[in-house]
Amino acid sequence: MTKSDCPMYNETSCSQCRLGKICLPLTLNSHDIVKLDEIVKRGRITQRGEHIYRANDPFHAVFAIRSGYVKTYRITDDGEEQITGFHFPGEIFGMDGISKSKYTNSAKALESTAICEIPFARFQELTVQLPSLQTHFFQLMSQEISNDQQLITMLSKKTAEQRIATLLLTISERNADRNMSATHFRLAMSRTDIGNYLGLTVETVSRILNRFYKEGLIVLDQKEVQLVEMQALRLTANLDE
Amino acid sequence: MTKSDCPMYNETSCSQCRLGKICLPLTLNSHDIVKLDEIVKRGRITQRGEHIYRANDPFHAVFAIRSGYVKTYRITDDGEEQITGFHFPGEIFGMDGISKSKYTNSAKALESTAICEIPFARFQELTVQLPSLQTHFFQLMSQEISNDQQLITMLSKKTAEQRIATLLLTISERNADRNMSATHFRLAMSRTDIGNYLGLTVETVSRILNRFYKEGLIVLDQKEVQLVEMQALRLTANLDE
DNA sequence: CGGCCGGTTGACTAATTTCAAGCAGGGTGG
DNA sequence: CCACCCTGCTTGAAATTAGTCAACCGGCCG
Repeated sequence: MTKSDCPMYNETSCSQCRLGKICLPLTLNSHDIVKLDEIVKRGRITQRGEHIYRANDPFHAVFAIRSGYVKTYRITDDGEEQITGFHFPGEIFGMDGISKSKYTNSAKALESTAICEIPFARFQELTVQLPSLQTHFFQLMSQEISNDQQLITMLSKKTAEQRIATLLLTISERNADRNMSATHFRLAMSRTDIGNYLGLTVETVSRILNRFYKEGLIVLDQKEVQLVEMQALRLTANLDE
Repeated sequence: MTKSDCPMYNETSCSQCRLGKICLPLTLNSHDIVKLDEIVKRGRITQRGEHIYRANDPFHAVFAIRSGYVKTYRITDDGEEQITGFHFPGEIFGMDGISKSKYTNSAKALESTAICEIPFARFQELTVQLPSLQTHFFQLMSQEISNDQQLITMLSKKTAEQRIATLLLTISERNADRNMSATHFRLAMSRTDIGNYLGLTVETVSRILNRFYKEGLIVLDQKEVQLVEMQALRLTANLDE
């Protein structure tokens, strides 16, 4: 029986969760973490393709990923989907809902995913007692702003090749942060999702990934990717040739 | 002597500031506003082209605009400017700096601009006493996330025409919120800035604005714009033809 | 077995960029 | 005071990137 088969696996408390350093403030002492633990609803499993919330649902909580991958997306004026983020284990999402008391994005699991739910009202009460928790949450939101602005820059200035190289390298970094391989991983999202996120068509994504493969920058087998020439990829990502 | 010539004009306290409803929480009672007033450094004038802060400056404050216009921008990997937002009177900016304790954007005045500075450390202390202030600030940051994601959607999916029509309508709305004309206004930013923000070249911006003019959708005289066919503009913004 | 979905590949098309030139206004120095 | 220059803006023609359309493949599901 592997770790993830254990029925208790997804019930791990925050203080024991391996992802703590990513998802929780480093500054919380163990006593404070217990308080947070008490309000977190832990480890609900969401199946691939299921929603965690939908746009216009009343905002009530933010969410942390224990395992698995999630995409968040908005619906454009003319009814199309625009993916605004892919979310990795240990990351928090759902903060877009705060300002209007309802979510502006929808969130969908890219694979079977374990989610911790953090009810926002209770969380906010807690921040009054724990100022460092408030600081951490401000930082999380600010981080989200920074991420979004990085995507803005990418969409505004980079070529298709640069966008795809950048995405691969970003995933690589985020994996490394989680002590997973920085060079060999499985893409949780479809080609269509990648194109949608990067403002490209599926065809373009397919062509460029295969070009990278033919050029020896990466090895590609379905969703499995191996980054072979990291330096060349970095060059491609920033400056092209 | 007009209002704005008065040397005290830019020293108006928060409680008296006409922009209060936009920049401050509606929920603060007058007693609480006084507390906020005490920490705000009011009405510094920044001249056109001057910076309020630069990327990598240590983060110490967020800023509110009393009058005038500000653009915020990042520097891309290859040293180019990417404008991430235009900011109007009553708006708060500088929140991107929180997560890394330094600003990730630079902020520059588009014209002579009066700025209120809100030192963040003192502000955060205050939020402990005034939970509604904390709520308001969460909302402001969440709003910023929403705005950025709207721009992402625009850059990812909209044509040049749609982007420009959308920008004009957005400015129109923001003016209306400030009891200014929704149909007749002066663009604070250059054509180059517009192009940069929307992910287009100056030439494209120029061509399309003039096309709108020839089609009778707008009247255009330098930076002065008049929106003539609002409905047609709305159609153009969303669906094109 | 048939159909559907996700992905790939090719040929053609169209949107926007690039390059180049010119124009008007504002400010500066001779 | 005028010539000059610089910047911001405009306009045209050519070049290029990514999109569109269409066909095809393989795996999976009912």
